[in-house]
Amino acid sequence: MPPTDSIAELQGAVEDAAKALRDGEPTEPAPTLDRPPKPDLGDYSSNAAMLLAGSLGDNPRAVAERLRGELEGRLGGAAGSLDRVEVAGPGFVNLFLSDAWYRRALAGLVAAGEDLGPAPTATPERILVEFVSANPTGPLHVGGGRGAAYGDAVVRLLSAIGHEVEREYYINDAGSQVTNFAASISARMQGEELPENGYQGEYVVELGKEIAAAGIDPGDLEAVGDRGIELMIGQVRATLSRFGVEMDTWFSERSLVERGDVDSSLAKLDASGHTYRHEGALWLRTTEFGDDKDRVLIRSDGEPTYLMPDIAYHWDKLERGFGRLVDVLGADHHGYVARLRASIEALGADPGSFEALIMSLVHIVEDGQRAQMSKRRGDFVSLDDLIDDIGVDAARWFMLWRSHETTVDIDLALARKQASDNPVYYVQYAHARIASILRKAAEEGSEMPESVDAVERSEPLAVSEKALIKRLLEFPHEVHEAAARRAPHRICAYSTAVAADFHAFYRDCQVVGAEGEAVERSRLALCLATKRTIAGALGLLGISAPERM
RNA sequence: GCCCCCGUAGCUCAGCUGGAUAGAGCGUCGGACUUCUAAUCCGAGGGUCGCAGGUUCGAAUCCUGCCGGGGGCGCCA
Repeated sequence: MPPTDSIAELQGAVEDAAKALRDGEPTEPAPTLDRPPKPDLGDYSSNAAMLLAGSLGDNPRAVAERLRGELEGRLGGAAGSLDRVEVAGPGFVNLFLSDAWYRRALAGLVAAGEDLGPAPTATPERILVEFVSANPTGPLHVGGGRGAAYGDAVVRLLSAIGHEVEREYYINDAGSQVTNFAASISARMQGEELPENGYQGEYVVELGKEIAAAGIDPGDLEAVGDRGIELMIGQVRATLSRFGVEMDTWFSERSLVERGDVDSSLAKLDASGHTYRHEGALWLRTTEFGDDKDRVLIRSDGEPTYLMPDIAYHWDKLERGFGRLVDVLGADHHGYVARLRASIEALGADPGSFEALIMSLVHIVEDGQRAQMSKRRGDFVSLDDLIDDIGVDAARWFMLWRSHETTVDIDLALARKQASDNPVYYVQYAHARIASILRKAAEEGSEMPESVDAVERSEPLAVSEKALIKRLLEFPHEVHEAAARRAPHRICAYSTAVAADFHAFYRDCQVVGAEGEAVERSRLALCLATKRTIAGALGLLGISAPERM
């Protein structure tokens, strides 16, 4: 029995009960099945009566009373799921479930094995998530790291609900910043002054040494630039790999230009009639598609703007068969979204297939001061430094535990000093604690309950056992919501809640050596299901679930 | 001026496709280790959900206006 069936049984009963009151017509919107704010208000509660009151022309509490009768018939009696139904507040229908229901739910959880996530979506899509895509002119900094952690988690979430998802990094290896980068390296190699707006970081000096050692002439700017980009991409790749992020594709902007894709996209736009010449430049009439002003595609000096290859790039993504394009962009690029979407529409594609997720800033705080993060000035905190400092798990957690649209501060001193109070350790500790219990059980000769019989245990369940079972049952829904809303931070919150419920259960309930063999077996089963859920949740975040701490 | 994000406990933030007495972590204060990991747990204190209207059985949540903070508004990328 899949773990969600216990919830589906209740949801179905509520919907059927509501339908019965409306001569078989379903309620729109569907009634909720929520966790009430306080435990003494029952295990689950529904707003069905409030939704129905209007169309039935009756007051919500009276409707709730009728629903109560329907629900008792469906879930009570022989079904044995129900202790009682209460009507409370403005007309909430509160379900108080029997121990039998909880035992069945637990049996379902354990029987599901590792597969505790949501059922695959009925409408799977091929999705390309482009993220990080930092200019290859310097090491990855913490802002890029947040994009990496977020984009990677979004991919994991979308995959978890059954989409076919790929990770891609767009390498800006064409255009003026590459020229500037080459000039900066070259200047360092020759001990000259950096060009105006040159890249000032110490890493540029290091790159220069490496490039010189490879026998490249500092005067050959093209060769210097090529090698510099290559070395930087190698570094970025290594950093991401260390961070647990593996891209499926590294897509070169230059390759687009060389293949002629930029020219063909331009021709396509021209043919569509959405372009025009003005003051020597070629413009795209993006205002026809919701942008606030038209945009230049080709400057009056004949050079394409940044937008042009990007249009070609997104067109290429669509041509590769992706039905949905997700771009994870830095906050400084959000003004760019409207014109890109407009451009995609101008090409005749569905603008709804393009989705931009805007990342807010991440600040590294040290000694109460925010570190600067300008690549040009070179005084930024690199992702590597952060990982060295607080580790991959903590770094990923702190980048993910807040909504991506909220600025995040990571106080290094605090993260170092309070490592033991860190929320990520709190969750990991619960996992390790369970592992320890299971080891202990094995030592005592207890068998791992890969399945439990729902009727085996006659002893009542403790309040904290029920709370934990109920929490585990929420997992599929939480994953689904987090994926749909592109909100991995919900998984952080959920993991914390699972850990808290587990710790409470641990406090109240002896597992190994519990009174009664059936009790011990069911509690071991609950530990197993909890361990799998925590590992699954952390896995969605790219965070490890240790066996020992 | 226009666009985007934010404004919720002392601090950092969840909750925002409407539900009951608004939550968590940190910090403060007070308790709990002869028991499967005390990296834990229990308790206390802490709130005009920026302000004002509106929508309705019901608003932190939706709508309008205003105030405050951040970011973006280039023939740069």
